[in-house]
Amino acid sequence: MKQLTQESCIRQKVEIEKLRSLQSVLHDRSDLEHLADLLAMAGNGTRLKMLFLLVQGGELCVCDLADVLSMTVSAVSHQLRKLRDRKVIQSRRDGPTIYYRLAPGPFQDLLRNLFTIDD
Amino acid sequence: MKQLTQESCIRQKVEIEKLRSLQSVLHDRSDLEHLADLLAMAGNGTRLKMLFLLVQGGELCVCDLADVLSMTVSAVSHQLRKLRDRKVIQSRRDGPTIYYRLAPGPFQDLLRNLFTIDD
DNA sequence: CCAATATTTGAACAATTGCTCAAATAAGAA
DNA sequence: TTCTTATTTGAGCAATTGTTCAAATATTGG
Repeated sequence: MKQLTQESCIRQKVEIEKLRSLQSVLHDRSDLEHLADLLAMAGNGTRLKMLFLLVQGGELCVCDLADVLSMTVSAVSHQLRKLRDRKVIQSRRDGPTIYYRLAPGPFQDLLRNLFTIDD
Repeated sequence: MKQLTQESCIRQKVEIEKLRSLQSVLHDRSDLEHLADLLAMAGNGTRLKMLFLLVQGGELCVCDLADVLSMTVSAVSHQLRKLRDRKVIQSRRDGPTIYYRLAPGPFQDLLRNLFTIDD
């Protein structure tokens, strides 16, 4: 693992030890990048609204979302793809229509909390 | 409030009512944009690591973060500014050194949960 | 005052993002 | 099969983002 090489400011020996320790725990959390990627999905107005609508509406098709959000079907579909790729949502086909819903899991729970407990 | 004008697909009357209702609850949640903006702060690898380090380290100065993350002091400072602007973090000056810490509030709680309960 | 340290700032730039538009794909009905 | 509806896809493009670099600011000590 990468050592503390830079010395951006002057420090006491004790503090350097603390930083080494921090660097170690950070290194053990390689999942943080993935977590950030997931959070970024909710960190966009359009997508957060989509997720909110899926929480409220249960199951919605692309054109439902497009109409409620006053957006292009294409724009919505592009965003749905990102959510689908990261398994944040799931889909079900009914004839020509594809219904989207939140995928079960910890991220869904987080979203529900966000929307109910409020910021 | 904006009515459901677009008709991106063919629907039953009942479904249209459901969508109008959804549009109404969405309209009542104008805070979603702000929430998305906050989540976007955590939705970036560098910033999420910074926040993680502040959770673990308590109080850290710019150069601490820069060294642990192996980043430029300037790059770290730019990111800290975004977090500061949104009141996600607070600062305290000690001589020439400025120490940063998480700001108390629901977002801090969310972060702590994220880091402990995991993905 | 001047010099050193810690941090911020603004311009610049490449990389990424979110949307539009047109074309492609998929399914059902005639 | 062809036509219509629902959705996806890829190229293109403007807007935003994250970083670097150099200069500015702030604080302390001599």
